[in-house]
Formats: sequence, C-alpha cells, structure tokens
Amino acid sequence: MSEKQKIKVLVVDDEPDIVEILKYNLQKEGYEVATAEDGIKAVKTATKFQPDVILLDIMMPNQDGVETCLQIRQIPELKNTFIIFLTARMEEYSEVAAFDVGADDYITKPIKPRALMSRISALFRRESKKEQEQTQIKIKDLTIDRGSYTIDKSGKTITLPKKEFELLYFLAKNPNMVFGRDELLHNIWGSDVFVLARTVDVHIRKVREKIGEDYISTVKGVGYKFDLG
Amino acid sequence: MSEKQKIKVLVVDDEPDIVEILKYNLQKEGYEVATAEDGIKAVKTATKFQPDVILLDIMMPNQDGVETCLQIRQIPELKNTFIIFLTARMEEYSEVAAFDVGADDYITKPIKPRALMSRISALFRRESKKEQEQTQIKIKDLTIDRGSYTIDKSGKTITLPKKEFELLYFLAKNPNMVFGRDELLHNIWGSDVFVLARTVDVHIRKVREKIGEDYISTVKGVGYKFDLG
DNA sequence: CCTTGATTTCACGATTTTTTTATAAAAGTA
DNA sequence: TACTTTTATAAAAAAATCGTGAAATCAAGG
Repeated sequence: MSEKQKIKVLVVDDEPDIVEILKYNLQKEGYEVATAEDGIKAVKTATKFQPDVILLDIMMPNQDGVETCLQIRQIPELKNTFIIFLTARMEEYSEVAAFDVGADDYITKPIKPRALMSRISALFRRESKKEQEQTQIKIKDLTIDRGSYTIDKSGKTITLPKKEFELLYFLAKNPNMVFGRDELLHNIWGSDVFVLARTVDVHIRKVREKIGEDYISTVKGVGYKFDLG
Repeated sequence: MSEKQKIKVLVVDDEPDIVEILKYNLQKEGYEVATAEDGIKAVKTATKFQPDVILLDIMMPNQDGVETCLQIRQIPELKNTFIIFLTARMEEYSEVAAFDVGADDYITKPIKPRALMSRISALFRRESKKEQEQTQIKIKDLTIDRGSYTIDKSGKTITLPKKEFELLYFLAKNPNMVFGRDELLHNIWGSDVFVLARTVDVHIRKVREKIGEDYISTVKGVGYKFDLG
C-alpha cells in the first residue's frame, strides 16, 4: 500500500443500516469502501477488491464471520489484510475463537463511529518515529529532511509547502531518474486524484524558484529529474 | 526464572476482553499465563503464582494499578518481577508517577500484541532496566519541568494546564520534528479518546499565547513542530 | 449547588496552497 | 524559416488549511 493511496476497507454486515453508517463515515475519512452483505459475497469481493482492512460481522446468514475469516486467511494476497470482527456482546463465539481464526482485532456493538475510525487509522499509523524510514536525504549541497519538512542548503533553511516538498523529496530520492508527469502525479498525488499534468510544471517552477535552478532538470518530451553531476 | 521453565506472566485488567486478548497472545508465544480482574486479586494471585512479569492495568475498580504495584513491591519474593503498566492514555498517571512506584515499563492501549511480546522478551534480554526518565527539558530559553508542570522562560515561571503542558512537552522532546494532529492526539490524548483533530489547534494557540510565538511553528497541511533556531 | 477553569466543539474569515488557465518562450522538425 | 510541439511563466480561480473568538461541555473544588 503506497503512501498516497487510499486505504481500502471492506465492510461486511447483513444489516444494511450498519453498512451504510460505516460506509458513510469511512468515506468521509477518506477511505475507499466496498461492502458485502454476507460471508460468501465477502470472500468474493475481498478477492477482487484487495482491501487493507475488513470489518467483519460475526453473525451473518449463509456463512458467519468466523468461517469467512478462515477462508479469507487462505487467500495469499490477503495475508496482510487486517480483519476486525464486529460483534454484539455475549455472542456465541468467544474472543479467543476470533483470534484463533486469524482476526486482528474486534469491536463490540453498538459501534461508535468515532472510536472505530480512530481504531482503524491507528492500525496504519507509523509505529514510532524511530523505526521510520530514513528521513534525511543528503544530495549535492542540499539536506532534505522529511522529519522537519525543511531543506537545508549550505546553512540556509528553506521551507517548502507540502506538495512542493514532496515533489522535491521524491525526485531527490531517485536522482538522475526521469519521471513523466503522470508518474509523478501517481506517486505524489496518489492514484485516485484527478489533476492536470500541467500542475506538475507549476510546482517544479516553484521549487526551482526556492532552491535554485541547478537541481531539477527538464527532459523535453519525457519529464523531470533530479540532476546529479 | 530458569532457562527451561516457561516465563510466567500475570495479566491484570478489569476488561475481560483485554485479558483474553493478552492471554491468548502470550500463550501462543509460549508464556504461562495467570489472570486477575482487579488489584486486590492481583496481589493475591501474584503471591501464589510468582510471575516473572506482571501486566498491570492502571485504571481498575477496587484498587488501581499504582497502589497494587506498590503493594507488590513490598513482597520480597516478587522483588525481581517486572511490572509493566497498561495505560489508556498518557495523562492518567504521568510516566514519572508510574516509574516512581516501581514500574519497569509501561505501554499505552490499544495494545498491539506483537509489540507487547517483543517488549516483554526485551525485558529479559537487557538487565539494565529503568532507563531514567528525564523530567526536565532545556530548550532555547525554556526550561520545561515535568515535575511541576511549569515552564521557566528566562526567569519567569509560566504554568500551563495539563493538556497544554503535555503538548508542549511532547513537541519539545522531539524538536524540529513535525507531528500531524492525529499523531499528537494519539501520543498525548491517548488512543481511546476521541476528540476532533482541530482541538489540537486550539491548544497550540493557547500554548503560543502563553510562551510566545517563537517556539511552535505550523507546517501547513502536515502538522506542528517545535522549532529550533 | 455554584463557581471557576480547563477542555472541546463550532463557525467564520483570512491566508496560503494548489490548481487551472492563458500566453510567451523555447526546442525540435522539415 | 515556418511550423509544430513542449515547457516556462504569470496571473487568476479554486480549494484547503489554519487562526480566532465564542459557545458549549466537562471537571474539580469550595
């Protein structure tokens, strides 16, 4: 799952009301949502949709959550998918059973949307700053620091807005490599955003204005690259 | 604790769900597990069970974790037992308080089993426990003192309410590092509190009002950071 | 129960960032 | 050179984000 890509959530519940509430809240938070109304459909949808998280009701017609969970865990592509059980209190399956079949977490109904949202986003939060990917790139006379969102150019500190910073960071991370505009959009803006490719030009220009002309070069007809040498 | 023998863990929490999750995961990792649902029972069980590690919820009916910890520390046979506090949010009892009563570590809920397991096994790897918690941060012209919840700014003493203090303390502890609102909420408010991300803004403003504008800077679209010179 | 202060929510406007649009300049091609 | 294509630049439009004041809620202490 790339940084910019929406996190995909599959909601599985036979209660249309609950599905709708969850779907609405998840979409509002920027998640991409798919739904299924029973276990059998859930497996089918999960295979196609490749969700990052599955919210799985335990009590369902046709095929219950536990059995569904087991089946999903068989699918190699969904090995790293988080499965969260939704369960009413005192339902017949104990929590232990839930974990036995490979659930990662479970939440008891009634569901409080705010709580659920924060629980899900916690799943994808960086564990700690320390074990984070390297945050500093030193290239030429620039030090590009993702931790503080600043550029240090031989002593001077330059601050860039988010998009400009990420553009420079991305190019600097892959020096001497040419990226087309679409490629840059996809990697920095994300795959589901619709902006014109010309937008990249404007950002490039702003970055050049701020750090100087000697770093990013244009390859006509192809794209841009961070220039070494 | 001997090499061959299973490491014994006592889990103390009033939430049966949490007890079950922990128990399940610990047993899977090969630990021997006992449980207790409140502080009083915990002391009793600990005496009999002689655990090597105690996972101790702070908030409990009857007798809270801090008091329980104190009592356990009185028992000579349990002098070498590791005690790990489980706490929902940082604020409940400051870390300092926890370490003061003899805790060896603490983790915030929600508990991520994998992280907990590695933390436990780490306890037995390193003998040197209790890495001392610093209680004072000196940064720029500020002295931020956790013990008294005050800031000293070149002679003047400023007192901040808890949340504002924690916020400043956290940022100052990680200077120059940008934290998103969610990240700050998670680290300062805790993971089981659901407040809007914009709440952070208001607290930031209050801190700025009180200590001045030259410390915390905004990175638009990203978050806040404590700014070094 | 009342008061006070802390915390959280809300709404609006100001500001900045991001995107679009239009035009000029540059580069490539025949 | 004339023509086409592509990029740079400037300026306008749109969108997002943040700061602020104020109200609402919550908590602690008297």
